[in-house]
Amino acid sequence: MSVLADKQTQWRAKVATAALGLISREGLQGASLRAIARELGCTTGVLTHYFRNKDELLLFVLETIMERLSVILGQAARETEGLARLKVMMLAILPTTPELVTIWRAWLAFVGAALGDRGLVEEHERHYANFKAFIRQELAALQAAGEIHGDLDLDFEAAAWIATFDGIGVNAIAGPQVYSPEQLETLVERYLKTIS
Amino acid sequence: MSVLADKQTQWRAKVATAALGLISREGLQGASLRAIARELGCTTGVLTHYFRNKDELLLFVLETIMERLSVILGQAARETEGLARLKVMMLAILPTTPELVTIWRAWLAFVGAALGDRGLVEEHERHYANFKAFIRQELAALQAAGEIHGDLDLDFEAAAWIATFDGIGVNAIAGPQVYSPEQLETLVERYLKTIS
DNA sequence: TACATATGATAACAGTTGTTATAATTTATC
DNA sequence: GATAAATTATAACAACTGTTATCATATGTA
Repeated sequence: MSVLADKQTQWRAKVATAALGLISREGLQGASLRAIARELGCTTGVLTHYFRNKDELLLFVLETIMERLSVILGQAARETEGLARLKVMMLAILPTTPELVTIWRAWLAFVGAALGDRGLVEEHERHYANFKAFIRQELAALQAAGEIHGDLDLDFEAAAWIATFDGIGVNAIAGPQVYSPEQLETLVERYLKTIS
Repeated sequence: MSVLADKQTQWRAKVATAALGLISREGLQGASLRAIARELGCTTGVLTHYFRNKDELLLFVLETIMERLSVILGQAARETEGLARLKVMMLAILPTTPELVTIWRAWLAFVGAALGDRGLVEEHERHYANFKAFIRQELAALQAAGEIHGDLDLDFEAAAWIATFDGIGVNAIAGPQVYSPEQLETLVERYLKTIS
């Protein structure tokens, strides 16, 4: 028994990081087991030893991504209160830093590949449901405090928040469009005005 | 010489349709040449005869998709005038019909795969530039007519239109979220209010 | 030290891929 | 109807994939 985290846990995290970088740069197409091992500086023996198969490895990468986003989102939520919190949260996880760009690019690869992969679809829907529930909870608090309209359909509004968020994020990543920090803030603030 | 369109043109269109359906259902992963040929009821000989290689075939599918969207967009634009035209155009190409759902799903697969494919990236950027220029032109006309604010940065606004549009579309496709026609209209109208 | 287990590397396997060449068949042209 | 050309089918090729088994080495334990 080790004192700190398992060697297994550490290795799995290192593998996920290497795979994440590779997927972000070259897409899921380029993320073969041999390529991931090369990126990691090891052989495929490591990958097969710490993961059942490739599907489990990829799902673990997706899990890692979403967990990281969740942490960043939680930190941002702790910084502010009220209506401003919705704004800060959205700005916090838009692709404005190298790490977030990497995560968004990989996420886009997963979403695109999910079309033909039932496992990815289920995982995607699970994360979406969590995300939506979190936003919905925020909206409910704001509604109780009278900071947003009282007659809003919160299920719809939570979905609309994510749609707005996805639109900005995907375009900032996939399109040649570059948004300045001020422009991103403008887009988020416009959204907030529509519900307050 | 044939009187109507070349046999080659017709075949290429048929191939693109079959590939589009397959990609929409099973993703780009499932769209091997042999699978496309099976979907088409032919052998791979047809594919290799009318296309240089698979890359050219896929780019042609993407081209077909974007051209179809362009046609639908143009029809919608002809129906109305002024500010309402922006709304009608967006609603016209959101994934509200089976054909548009198919197109959106395939488009999402292409965007996700573009990460590791320089050819797809270039094609994607080209279509994005065309799309943005079209929207920008619409916005300029509205601005000249005084229907939207005069101090808007039209480059930014055209990108924002696409971002809003992509966000709604991607969520309507990739997420488990289902939007009613009324909800879609609400989202689009909210956007319009932010610039008028 | 001796043994056992965990770890990591290597190699072979069957399956699939895009490409290419060749064969069979149809279609057009004289 | 004979000949040439275009079209469609078939097959073989090398490259790559994930999986699995086997090997060597390191690590820990008694």
